[in-house]
Amino acid sequence: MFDHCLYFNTTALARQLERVWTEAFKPFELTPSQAFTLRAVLEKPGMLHSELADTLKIARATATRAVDGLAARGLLERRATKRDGREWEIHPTPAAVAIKDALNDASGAVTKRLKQDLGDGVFGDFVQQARSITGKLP
Amino acid sequence: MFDHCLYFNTTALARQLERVWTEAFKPFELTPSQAFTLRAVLEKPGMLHSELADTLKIARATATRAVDGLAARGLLERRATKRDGREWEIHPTPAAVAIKDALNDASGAVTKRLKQDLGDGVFGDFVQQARSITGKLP
DNA sequence: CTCCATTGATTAGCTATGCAACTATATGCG
DNA sequence: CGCATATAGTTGCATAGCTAATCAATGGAG
Repeated sequence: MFDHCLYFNTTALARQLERVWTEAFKPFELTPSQAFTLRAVLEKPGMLHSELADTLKIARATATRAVDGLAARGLLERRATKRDGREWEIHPTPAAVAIKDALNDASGAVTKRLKQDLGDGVFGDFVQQARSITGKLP
Repeated sequence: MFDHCLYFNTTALARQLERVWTEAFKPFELTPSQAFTLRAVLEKPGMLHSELADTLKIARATATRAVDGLAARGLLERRATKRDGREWEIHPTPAAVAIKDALNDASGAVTKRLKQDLGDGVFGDFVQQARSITGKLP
């Protein structure tokens, strides 16, 4: 009924992908959101909350809660910055560093599998299109 | 950092589109989810919850809650079926029927605008790709 | 130097979604 | 018939996301 609707089909696909990546990160007992938050911070230790929000394209409030959760799990910690008392750096703990490679590998493995299932070109084109469309929206 | 990730870019786009459609349905004081639920039922009055869930590609539990909300708003009502005491038909109220065309028009207007902004071919191709990928996922 | 606007982060309150467990009704087998 | 299994829908619990409002620190204008 909504076969030609961009909103409908994109959100439906997003929900489906959520399932696939949930499965991929299950061995770590991390949700996709948690895993991507962790991967972002592991890639750039010491990033601020605002940078995290920009990187993940989520609202700052959501970034706060994501960090809360991973800090409670002992995977991230906040450190005050010297230059500005409002800012907090986000650092991975040793426990997080220990799983960094496995985490990236797990995500890479899903990507590789999907590229095979869908065709490498289709996959890449679709992702580029998605990025392009996102960039053109208000 | 996640420039080539299907999951990341699709979910980010979905969130962005959520904003666009939220704006489009604001005049009706309906969220996109509510509006699409209503449009589905208006298109096929008397559909069952399981049909609604299939149509919207959501879990049955989510369909239950969507109908709850719109019934509370006086836009939908449930009616028991004769043939099976477990089933409930979902019917639009006169208030829902009254806004049917305006609702479809509002969605059509956003689509039209986006097709102009993005290019008609790009838009259509992307939607088809999204549907195709959804179909190939587990 | 003081006050006000700005800015980084957090909190409050809400929506949509899912899975798993439950209720109630059907249905089919012995 | 009567019980066991299957099915439609609901409920409980949890996650992630958003906006708006708030808190606290900065920094500039006068």
